[in-house]
Amino acid sequence: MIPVIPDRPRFPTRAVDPIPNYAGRMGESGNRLDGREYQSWRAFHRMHDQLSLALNQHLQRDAGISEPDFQVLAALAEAPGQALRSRELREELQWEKSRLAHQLRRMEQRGLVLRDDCPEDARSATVRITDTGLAGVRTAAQAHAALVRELFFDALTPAQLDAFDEAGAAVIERLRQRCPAEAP
Amino acid sequence: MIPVIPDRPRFPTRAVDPIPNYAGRMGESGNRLDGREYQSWRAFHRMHDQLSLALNQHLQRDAGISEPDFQVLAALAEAPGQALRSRELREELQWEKSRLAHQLRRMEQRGLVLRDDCPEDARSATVRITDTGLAGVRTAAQAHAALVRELFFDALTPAQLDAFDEAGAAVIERLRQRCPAEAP
DNA sequence: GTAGTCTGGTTGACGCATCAACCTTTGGGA
DNA sequence: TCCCAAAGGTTGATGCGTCAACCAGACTAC
Repeated sequence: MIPVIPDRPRFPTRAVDPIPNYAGRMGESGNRLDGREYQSWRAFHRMHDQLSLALNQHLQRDAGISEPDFQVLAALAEAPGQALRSRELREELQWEKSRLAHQLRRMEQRGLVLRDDCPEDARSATVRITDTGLAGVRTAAQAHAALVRELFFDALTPAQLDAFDEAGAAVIERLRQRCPAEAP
Repeated sequence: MIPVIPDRPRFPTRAVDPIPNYAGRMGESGNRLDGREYQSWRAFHRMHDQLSLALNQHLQRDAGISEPDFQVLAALAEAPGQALRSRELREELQWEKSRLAHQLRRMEQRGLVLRDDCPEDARSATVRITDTGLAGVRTAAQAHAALVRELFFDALTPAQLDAFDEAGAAVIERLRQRCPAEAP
């Protein structure tokens, strides 16, 4: 639950720039994002959100599954024996454990995967893809890959893609250093 | 609701590469993503998800608000009169109308914004930021900008940032062309 | 072998996002 | 004037993601 704004001293009521240190209209100094940074930041989010939306809609239409469904199914389909322990799946996807638990519950209800006991560790379970799940991921795979290529890779020059990769690696590394608890 | 896998012919049961056209282990041909593309694609998503998580956690801790809260509050705080009609807010944020309606309902319940009737159009409403909301966005703004800079901009070289911008613009343009209905 | 801790996993609550259905007002036209 | 389509907005259902709390089996120390 989102708490209410914490207690804090009130600002004076005279007219000042209302959010003086975010992306304000003044050009100078400090921690504020300048106009160019602000535009870049918003463009990054728009790109991600719109890509994600388009891919989800197409997956949904073509195969009746979502992107998270697809990620799980693809990981399982590629696994030896087309099954993985939850722990392994979690590492593969880099998901939080409760996220995976919820996702698997929904997918199990829809018959895309099933879970049975793990012989080596009684706490764990083996997640197995069903025929239905396999059919779904196969239906989705080609069209999904084609769309990712069309909307993302084909829009980028090789140099842009290189820079993109390096930038992504740099940001992830920075996150790992600065927020170690939050970026496992 | 997510429909079940649609009716379709069954694949032969002999052992084949389980998802033959996504990101398989074979190097060749076709619509499949190759290994490098696949890695880039996953890295992009990881970067986005982890950035988003870290920013949300810090906003939550520092000011008790979420990223969507912050976006709405920042837009309102910068608006003339610190108020906007829903329509304008929606254009500013590029959000779907029901998304905004839900978000404003939650924020109104928590006292961050309020809505009153719009004199010019009886269908519409004027969204106004409250003192509580203003306090929240002010508390959040500097720390948020600093974190965005630290985790994102400071991790990138100028050349990477340029490439990032160009890439983002290219992808958004491609989306606009190919999925016009889905990228308003 | 018993206690304490660690690890793998589940659950419930809640905010976020999308979709589809719906309501009201507006603004044209016939 | 009356009708009707389009626009602005809301609502309910449902999937997704996080957090905090919890549970049970496994490991370690003693």
